[in-house]
Amino acid sequence: MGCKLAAEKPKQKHKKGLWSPDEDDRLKNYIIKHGHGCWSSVPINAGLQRNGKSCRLRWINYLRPGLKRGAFSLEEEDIILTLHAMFGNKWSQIAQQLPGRTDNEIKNHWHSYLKKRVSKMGENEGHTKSGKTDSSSPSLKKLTPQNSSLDSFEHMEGSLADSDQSVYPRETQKSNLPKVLFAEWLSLDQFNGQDFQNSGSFEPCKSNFGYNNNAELHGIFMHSLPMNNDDGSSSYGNGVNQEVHNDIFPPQLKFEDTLSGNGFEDFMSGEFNINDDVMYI
DNA sequence: AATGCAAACAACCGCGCGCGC
DNA sequence: CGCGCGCGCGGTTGTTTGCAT
Repeated sequence: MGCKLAAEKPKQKHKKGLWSPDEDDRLKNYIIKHGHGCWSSVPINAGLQRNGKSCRLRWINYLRPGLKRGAFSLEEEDIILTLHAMFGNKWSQIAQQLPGRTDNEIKNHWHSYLKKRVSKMGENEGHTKSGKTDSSSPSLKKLTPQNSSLDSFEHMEGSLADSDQSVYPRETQKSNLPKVLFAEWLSLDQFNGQDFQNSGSFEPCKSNFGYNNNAELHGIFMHSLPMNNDDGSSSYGNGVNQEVHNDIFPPQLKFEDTLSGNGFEDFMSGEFNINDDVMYI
């Protein structure tokens, strides 16, 4: 897997720490135009003083299209808990079953919240014999090692939008609508451009954006939700200094027929309408 | 209002694997 | 076949944010 450019790359000091919006722009624009190809050459070609590894991480975790933002839903947490019980700390495997979530995000959520939740559950079980555990949750009932294929997850995700959030007055419900970064920065021109429209299949996107599989994006689109912030802006990155506004990143995607329709297929075939600031499929 | 602490999040680091030479 | 390199993964650390005092 050698990379020709790697031998030519000049030794330079790589910047560390948080990414600035400008750096994000550079990376994002470069990958949109050229694809990532060899990661070690990306920072050189994109004019970034980062190493390839850092670029890759930034892309995969924050800039990649289709990422969800916001708190984990209870269903997602249940999936994580179940899969963690099955796979252990195989975050990438767990992430594969949670479209729009990254292994890093899941890992962080596990360490900061779910781990405690599990240990608490363990304690409760120790104290009360018939202790109520998460195994009573609908998703866990459905998810067993026998039926834990991607298909079964897609069915589970169907119930995401239906879950009664008021039943779970938890921190994670503060912002229970996952956001889709895709439309936040990908302009309509880019939608209508060669990457998507001329292909008739998703393969070019796969190569350009580094998706693992089509099912992943399909899943994302199938339960994507609008992602406006209250103030009319869109969240971006860690929200600290990376807020962007709708005048920069025009129309949002809105999948009216979220779960049962052909949102994704229509999108890929170009059969969508633009109405005001929202793109309907 | 200032300070301290904990939680949440972002990013770095090290290691192992696979591929090309 | 061995070596070097890039990539992906998981663990860990650093930074920021929110809340309590």
